[in-house]
Amino acid sequence: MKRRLHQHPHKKSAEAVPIAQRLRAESRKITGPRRAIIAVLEKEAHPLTIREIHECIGKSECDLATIYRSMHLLEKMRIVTRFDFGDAVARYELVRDQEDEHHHHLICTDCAKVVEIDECFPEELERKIAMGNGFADIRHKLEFFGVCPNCQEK
Amino acid sequence: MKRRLHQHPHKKSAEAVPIAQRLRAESRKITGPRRAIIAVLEKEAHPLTIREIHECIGKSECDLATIYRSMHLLEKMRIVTRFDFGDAVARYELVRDQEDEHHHHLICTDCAKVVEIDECFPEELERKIAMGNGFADIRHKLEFFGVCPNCQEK
DNA sequence: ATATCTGCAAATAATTTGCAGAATG
DNA sequence: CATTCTGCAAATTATTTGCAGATAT
Repeated sequence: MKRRLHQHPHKKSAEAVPIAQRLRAESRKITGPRRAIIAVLEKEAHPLTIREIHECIGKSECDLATIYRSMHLLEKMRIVTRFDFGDAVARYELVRDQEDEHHHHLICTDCAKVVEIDECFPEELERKIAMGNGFADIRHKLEFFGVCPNCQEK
Repeated sequence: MKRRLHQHPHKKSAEAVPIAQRLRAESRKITGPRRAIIAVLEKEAHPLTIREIHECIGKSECDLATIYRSMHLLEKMRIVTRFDFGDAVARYELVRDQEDEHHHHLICTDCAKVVEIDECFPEELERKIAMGNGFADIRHKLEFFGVCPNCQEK
């Protein structure tokens, strides 16, 4: 629950500006489907696929296309983050802490169990890579894969 | 060209067992399309999409489906490595050094230029993550994104 | 009112699969 | 000659898009 508690304990857990307000600020509308999507993401701690979100909401309540469109918007507004687990399906997670949301996952290649990981690629090294190649605005995507304790028994 | 020269200089650049032999060893056949695919990958230093491989070979020389199937086989045999740049398209690179092939990329988000990166996620930290969560056979996928020198000028 | 959404259906795009015939070892 | 491959066409899957009507502000 209290992820990354040991890191940056000084930064206040800012979900300060509520999502509704941020949408309004960009003249975006607060609609039923969006409320539902955000509610689902708030309940789930792990990245969800569009299809999973759709199922949680109730297939008849909202069209798939609407979810796709909403996720694009929410991603652009940095309300959600998109993750790729290497299986060609996008997954989305709610950004919970504006200040320091960036994190990674450890995924079981057997049962697909997902664990949130706090460890990150060393900043200093990343800066070195950026400098060394003259790149700016450097970011990274990092995910871990392995076999979880449960699946090891089998 | 001589990538990772500074790392593991003791390990011999082993492309020791030729690919043809490795295929034969698994009772796989050496066919025209496979020869062509490998030839293309040998020329290109960066990960290629199936479509790019198809174009390099000459669209009429080989069916797309055949390339898809071959890439699956080659990946399973660890003759090629699959990379995901987060755009839902698989990319493949020839494994050049059996011993220490693992590496990452730095991709320009503007022009898609790709640079091979030697720096890797610290092994020790990865082990710690594995232990901490009871996971076995841990691996990771890591790619960097930024704006290349050329695109910064614009 | 008016810009922003939504559902629905049709369009893309990447990838997979079935099958009968072709090629390799 | 038996196994493994290949081309072709059809099927799947994820995602995108056009459009006309619905909704939020």
